[in-house]
Amino acid sequence: MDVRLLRALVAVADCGGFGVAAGRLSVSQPALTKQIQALEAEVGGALFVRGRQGAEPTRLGLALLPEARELVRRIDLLTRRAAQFKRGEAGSLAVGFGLSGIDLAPQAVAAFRRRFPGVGITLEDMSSAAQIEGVRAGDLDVGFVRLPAPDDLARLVVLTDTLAVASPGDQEPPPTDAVGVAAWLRGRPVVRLTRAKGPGLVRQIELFEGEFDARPELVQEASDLQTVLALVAAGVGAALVPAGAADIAAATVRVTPIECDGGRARGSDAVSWRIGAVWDRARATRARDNFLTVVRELTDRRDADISDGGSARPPGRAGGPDGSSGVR
Amino acid sequence: MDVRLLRALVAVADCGGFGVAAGRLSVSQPALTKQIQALEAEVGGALFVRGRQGAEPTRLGLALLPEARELVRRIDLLTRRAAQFKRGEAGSLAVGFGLSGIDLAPQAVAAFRRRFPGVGITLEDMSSAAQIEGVRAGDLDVGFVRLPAPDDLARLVVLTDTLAVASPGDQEPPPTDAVGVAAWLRGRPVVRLTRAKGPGLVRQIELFEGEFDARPELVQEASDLQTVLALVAAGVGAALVPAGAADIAAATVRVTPIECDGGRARGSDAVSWRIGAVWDRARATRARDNFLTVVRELTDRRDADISDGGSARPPGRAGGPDGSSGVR
DNA sequence: CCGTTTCGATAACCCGGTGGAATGGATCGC
DNA sequence: GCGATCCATTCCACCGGGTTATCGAAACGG
Repeated sequence: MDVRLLRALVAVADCGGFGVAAGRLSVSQPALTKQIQALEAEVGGALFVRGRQGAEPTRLGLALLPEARELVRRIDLLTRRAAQFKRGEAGSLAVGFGLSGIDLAPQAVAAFRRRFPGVGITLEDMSSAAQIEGVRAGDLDVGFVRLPAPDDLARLVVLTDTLAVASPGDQEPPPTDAVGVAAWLRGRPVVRLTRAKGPGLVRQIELFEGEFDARPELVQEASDLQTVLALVAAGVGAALVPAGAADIAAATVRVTPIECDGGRARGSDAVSWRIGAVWDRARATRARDNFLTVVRELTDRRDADISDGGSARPPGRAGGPDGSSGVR
Repeated sequence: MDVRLLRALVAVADCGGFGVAAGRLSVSQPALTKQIQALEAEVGGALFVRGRQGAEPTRLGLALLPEARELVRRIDLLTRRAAQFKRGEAGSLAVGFGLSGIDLAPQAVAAFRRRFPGVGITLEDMSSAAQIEGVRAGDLDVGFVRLPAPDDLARLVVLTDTLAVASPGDQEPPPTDAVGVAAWLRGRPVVRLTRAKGPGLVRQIELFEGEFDARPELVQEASDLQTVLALVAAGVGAALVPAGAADIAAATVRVTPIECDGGRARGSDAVSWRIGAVWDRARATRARDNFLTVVRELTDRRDADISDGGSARPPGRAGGPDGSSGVR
């Protein structure tokens, strides 16, 4: 039982004759004759009565037609779907993000969904290490991780993230330069993410604190960034968070990015770090390529916006010219 | 999009590896590899991750699997159905019958349905001429008609039908010999089928009346045999009907076959005629062959019964040794 | 009544796809 | 480190299917 034969059956039935049907199928008439004959041999009876005016289906042919049509329809559907997969317009995409991609990943996903509504996309919150693991295992198509990433994964630098001070909005704002922030923090109660949840961020904070000799008093740990910010809002203490946290912070929390001066200042590595999208180049997927294109456009557009703002600062999300995203 | 590739997808997914899947599909492993590669080229992405322990589907593969399974299942179903068609175990059969097959056709259909429950069978009541037309046009697979039939149709003599007298059961029974019946009918009120409905039967009746000089008084015509018998029951008059009408007559109607003595008596052509199953040998159908086989067995069995009864009379339905089906 | 036309069927041929055997290459277990 | 066990690659032979050319039959039209 070959689908080609079913197509022949449907075509001849629809066109009412072998000649036109052959044209519709883009084959020669003898070929079509042979196809119908083959099908007739398979069912053991005539499918059409060949008359002067073309051919019309016998009862046997009529009995097979509905199922044949249905099958052909489904095959065509699946073929189209395969083509969509190939063009990246269908399928599924698993994107990981963590504290690093906390504001960009959802934007990218939203933009991607608008452009490719056929692709089911899942967004998973996980640490950079877990994302790299996931990308390697094939569970994730793309991850947004703190760079550097392992060399075996392809990467695209998406933005430069910086540390920021989260402090209650009703208090005096902290300084914006690294040295000032360190001094401001010294002895001050702070809240922090657990190392288990954000190993990269914790390491970054420790790096900053070591480099600038800030020695805050750690009064509370929390297992996610939202909670950290909530604790800050509650006045438990300040916190060092990624600047992107401004997007998810309550209005009563001030998020003040620390100036890093484009990485030229002393210890700027301790203040800012680069975030990249990573993926396994061995697992090529058009849907993923499309997603990466969207991400690229998104970062390019943002960079252009920043340039339009007149500031010469390098790509990064760190707010407007005043360097502070302030209280929202 | 080829079903063969979908089969490969399903097989590899089910077997968890190329080697065993190739065995299940009865192809070599390289062939299967190429099939999967072809499918992967079509969807533009890997369908399986080939590991040390066989292969397991990627998300893309998993996305395609359900539809692939469904399609393969339907194809197999249709293939099996085609095989059933070929064996005559599925399909549809249109059987025509008229006054001639009034008792045999339903029996044959019932027996056939028992043997081949997969075949949808339709039984249509129509005149011999209409049946021959239908068989020629392909609307009917088999017809039960009064012989002779046109030479271009195949035929199988099924039984010999005879004229019978239908008379009210509460009256004196008519004679059973042709001459006696003719005398009995002379001047007697009779009911008859319209010529339009049963042209063959009417011709037969006229032949009988002419041959034996019966000149009954036609008091009423009716458009079907049931009505004729009902009118007889109501005492409107007698009627000449096929002997098979005994099977459909009410208990208050006596149906007395006219003796024909195996066709040796004078004018036996006027009393009895042969009924045959006819079909178009150009339209071969296994279902029809099966039906004809059932019909043949049925007639053989009935003939054997009659022989067992000790009578040497030729094949025919005409009752037992007493030659009368009498009042039921 | 005979050509003409228009169907589908048949015959002969040819190409490309498809499968098979042998081999290679990678990875894991002992 | 060697063998075992997967899958991938290569090469080749075959056949299934398509095409072109032609035929046969049936319905017109002149």
